[in-house]
Amino acid sequence: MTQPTMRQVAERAGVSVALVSLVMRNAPNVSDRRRALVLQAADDLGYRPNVLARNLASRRTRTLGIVVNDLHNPFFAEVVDGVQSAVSAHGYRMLIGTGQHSRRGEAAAIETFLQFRVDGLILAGPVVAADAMERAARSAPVVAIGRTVASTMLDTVNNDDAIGARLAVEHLVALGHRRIAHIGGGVGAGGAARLAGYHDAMHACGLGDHLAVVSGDFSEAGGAAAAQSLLASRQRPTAVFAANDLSAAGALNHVVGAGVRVPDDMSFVGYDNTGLAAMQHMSLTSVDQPRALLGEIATNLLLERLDHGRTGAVHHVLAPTLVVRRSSAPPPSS
Amino acid sequence: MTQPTMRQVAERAGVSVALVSLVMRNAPNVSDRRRALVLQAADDLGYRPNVLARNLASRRTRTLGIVVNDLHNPFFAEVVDGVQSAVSAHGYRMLIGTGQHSRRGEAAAIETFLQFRVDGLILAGPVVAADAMERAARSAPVVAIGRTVASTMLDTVNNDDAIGARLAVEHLVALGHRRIAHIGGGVGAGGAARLAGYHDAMHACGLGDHLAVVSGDFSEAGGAAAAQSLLASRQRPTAVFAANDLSAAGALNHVVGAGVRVPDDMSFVGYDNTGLAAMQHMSLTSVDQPRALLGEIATNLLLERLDHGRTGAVHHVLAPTLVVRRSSAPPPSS
DNA sequence: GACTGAAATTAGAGCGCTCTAATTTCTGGT
DNA sequence: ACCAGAAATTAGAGCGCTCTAATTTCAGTC
Repeated sequence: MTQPTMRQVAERAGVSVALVSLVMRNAPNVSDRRRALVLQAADDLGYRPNVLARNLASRRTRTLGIVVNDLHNPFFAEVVDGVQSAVSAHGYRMLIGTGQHSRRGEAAAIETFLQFRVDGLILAGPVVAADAMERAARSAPVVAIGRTVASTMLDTVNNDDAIGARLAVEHLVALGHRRIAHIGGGVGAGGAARLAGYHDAMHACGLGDHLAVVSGDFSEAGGAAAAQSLLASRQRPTAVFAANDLSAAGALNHVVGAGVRVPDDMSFVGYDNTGLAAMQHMSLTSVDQPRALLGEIATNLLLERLDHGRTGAVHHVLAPTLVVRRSSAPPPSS
Repeated sequence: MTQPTMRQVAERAGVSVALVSLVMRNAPNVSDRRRALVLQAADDLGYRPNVLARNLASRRTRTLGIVVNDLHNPFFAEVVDGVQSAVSAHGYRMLIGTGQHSRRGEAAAIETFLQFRVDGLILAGPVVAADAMERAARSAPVVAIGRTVASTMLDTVNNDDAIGARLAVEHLVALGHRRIAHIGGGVGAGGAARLAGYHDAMHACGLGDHLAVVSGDFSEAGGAAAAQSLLASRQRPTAVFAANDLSAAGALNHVVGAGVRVPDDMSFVGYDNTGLAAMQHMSLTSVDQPRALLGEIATNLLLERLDHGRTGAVHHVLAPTLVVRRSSAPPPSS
């Protein structure tokens, strides 16, 4: 189980350790003859460079860490796709960590990455406290996706949640809805902003009296629970705008299970426009954010700092759009 | 951006580096006074142990890597949940890598983990060649989930795909179906075994003349494409057994979009019983595998080797069950 | 053939930590 | 006060690699 080292490769090839190092790093100024010799020896021995030792000496891992809020949410899989492609286009690699919903778990994932001395860190939909993110940013460049952080230490990439929420509400209002409820996303990324956007949009539409918010947590189960309390309320809403697709799906599932017809009795709008929303059986109207693009931009922000020495903080905001599907329709003509 | 080291902590606490090391490793035989002193100094400095240097010296990272076939497939998220909980119960940590469907990508993810010298490796639904897995197993203990590998070098954890396929086919036959098509999973994990199971079960039911297989790749898109060719076939099947939920969902979506009623015109059975299948709007009959349990068992197999020095290979096989939902019903009475 | 500058190669000092062996400091008997 | 044995602490040698500076080799020129 013990791995061959450079020294053994060097001995076998009859050259110095330094030369092996040069070959392994693909450095110029190595003669073709020696290069071939070394590669052959390395291959014979099944040599594999030790990133740990390498980093210890060079202070670089050429690896980015991405901490994902919830592996069950397809939104993040699509963000990771974007990161992956951007990362490998630049000769870096990516490792994924997850905090399993909890702040503690997320902090642990961040800590693990920092201990592994990744070159940079992407936090996708973080729920961890803002100052924990800033602290991390002192050790390595950090980019947050989907969470606005008023910080000069780290970069952020976001969609404009206020616009997104307004698109959702205005769409439902245009269809004739007035009692539009919101299933919140909680403290984490986007949750607060979408809630605020919902508030503002409702007021702007003169529906300040019809505000109805139940809390959720961006999960399917949270959506289902929220739906339950919505169904139990005196004034049952005719439309629901959920903070993300996953909770919209959970809610939608729940009400359908309770005999409510969608969209005839109740309309639904989600957020993220994940593959989930696009499914025929779900066909969820949803606010679209460019998921892979978010990941790509985040990666490039990191690489700018890493490879080009940028230091000032950058905050990207992308405009969302609305994708209308079959889960939203005019309210029942009561 | 440069991190404090043990030496600085030691200086600040007025003790030796070795003592700091002992404190950091939570070793016994350190006086409370010194321990407090060191912890205080470490805290003041914001010291964070360097896993790389630590491993270089100790040859352990206390980290397991899990390579996941497809981040978009909820099946894997649930497996990861199981790994995560088992891992943290034993003081280890977990990092995730993904090969994005491709063999090359998967091999790269494995390589990254080995270069990082993780203590062990879990391959969830690997598509990579068996000998690549064996080669990896020479560097670190490896467990494969969802793929049978006749190897004495690595452990495997599986559900019994033959039984699973039989459950699916027999369920459909019992409902009265005869033209039961199969959407395959390709070369990767489980694909071949489920296909073989389908074959055998069909023959056992005397339906050897009704075999119909279209290839898929465990993805939604693959399922949709398969459904398309199924709809175009002369003898359209009345039931479809897909190699997993994701491709079942893709197929189901496609046929519904084409005006086919499910289950009235066509029944569907998936595999994995992921959250996807459970959704009301989908309500997919599916073969259940204990997803989180697979991850837990895999982790424990790794830890047995790591912490208790087991060496012989172990191959776990779990029995699947069938969960009947609304996507399957008797065929249309022609 | 001696000399030059460029190209190729190498010695060796670290990177931050662990671990063994050695040393120092405590105990509690006497 | 002295000593043995246990407990606490430390010096120092690596772990496998990179990187600077120094050395050797190689062409090409006169």
